[in-house]
Amino acid sequence: MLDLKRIRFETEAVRDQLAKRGDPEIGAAIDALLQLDKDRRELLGNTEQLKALRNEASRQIADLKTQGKDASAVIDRMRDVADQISRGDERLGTIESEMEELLLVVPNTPLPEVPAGDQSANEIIKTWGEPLETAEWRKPHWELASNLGLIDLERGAKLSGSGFPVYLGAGARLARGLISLMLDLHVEEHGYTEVAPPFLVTRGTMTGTAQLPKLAADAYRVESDDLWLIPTAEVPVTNLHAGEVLAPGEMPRHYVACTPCFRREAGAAGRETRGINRVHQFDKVELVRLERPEDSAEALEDLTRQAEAVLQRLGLAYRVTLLAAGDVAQQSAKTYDLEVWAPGAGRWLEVSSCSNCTDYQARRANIRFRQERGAKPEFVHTLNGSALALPRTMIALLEAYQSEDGAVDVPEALLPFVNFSRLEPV
RNA sequence: GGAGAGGUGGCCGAGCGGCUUAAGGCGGCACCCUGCUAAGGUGUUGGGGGUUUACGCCCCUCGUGGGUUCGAAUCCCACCCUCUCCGCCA
Repeated sequence: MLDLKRIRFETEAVRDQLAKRGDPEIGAAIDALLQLDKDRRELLGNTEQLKALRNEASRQIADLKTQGKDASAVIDRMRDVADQISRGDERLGTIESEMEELLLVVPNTPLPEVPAGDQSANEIIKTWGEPLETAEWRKPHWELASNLGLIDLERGAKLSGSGFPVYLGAGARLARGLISLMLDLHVEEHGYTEVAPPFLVTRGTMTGTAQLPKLAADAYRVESDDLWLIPTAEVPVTNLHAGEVLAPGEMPRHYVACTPCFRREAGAAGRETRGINRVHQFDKVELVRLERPEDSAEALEDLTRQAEAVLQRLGLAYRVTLLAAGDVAQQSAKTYDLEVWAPGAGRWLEVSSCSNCTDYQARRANIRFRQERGAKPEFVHTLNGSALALPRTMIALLEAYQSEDGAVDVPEALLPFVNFSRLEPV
């Protein structure tokens, strides 16, 4: 959430920044917040005065009773005050929960360099590698996966419905190999700490990273326990330090986790769902960082490079896009997408989204740190990025490394992690 | 899932309706004393919010949320977590 004081004191700047997202409802929410904030402070002043009076009277009553004197006159007077206090507290509670509701849906302010507008204003800022030309003989991944016996969509659908692929034999090994390659790279070369977090989390955890309340319809929920299946490792890993104040020596934190990601993808059926491009459960290696505010801008560049390193290792052509404000997730202030070239289907696939969430999630999840011992706690900046999403990486790999005879070669970087160097049609 | 015990300030730990605006200890910080070190003395020391040009003042915070009361760390209710035992189980 945004800092209420920032909304109060830098109102116009906040409005201008949010306007870049192009959502007219945000301005109305800011108006409502400002009014509620004003009401709240007025009411709070009165109620706190009454509480000060009550505290004073309590001391008097205690003194009188200790001296064995009669305190009933004071007690009678305080009955009315107590009544006023509870009415004031009740109204404050109402106002505060309305404010909370608004603050939970007002998105993060985009950074200055983020272009205004919707998806069409996204800027491609870099392309790496030579995108292979499409050709008649190049097959899309769903044909390759089927021909090579790597994935069984029908049996997955039998078990769980469409969008739950089963990886078999070499397909499962390929997935596991890719995961190992990525985790090892980030742990051993990029210095991240590996985390194996829970896949079910509480409502509070989902709220901390801003998947709730807005995106509730996209998440799976276990109703009996009000636990939610994580849509990304960003959720449990960013919340690892929720409610904590990190000591100077504990910053920054760099975590990597591979988890399944569960997404209902409501309304996404049909387009681009063929094969494993858009599924309800997939594995993803995620990088999460907690940084000092002054370091977060450079940290996003660094994190994005680390995600790119995976694609470079695999020799897959990709491009980097700076997302326009209207295309950036609620919690993010700036996002780069990595899109890998899939020459079989002839399209760019989003395999990574790298975001600087500045202090937006840290405020929600209350993640703070001290610059030095004894200093006031400040909110950390949180960052996250996929490195990478498994299915689409596999799609690009299969489509890029196929040859005319229908076989697929294993990229050299992956050889140490699998027990085959070439996949042949079965 | 059942039974029991417990969750207090950075840590340990007392408190079990108003002399607690949380004792005492440890740790941290500042100063004093001691020719170094150790020991000792005095003071200070959490977080959030409101208000103020400022100094400051005020409110909230004893797992969380409700309730009783003029007044709750203390009493009542619900929930969460930790520990012990039992049951079940990879």
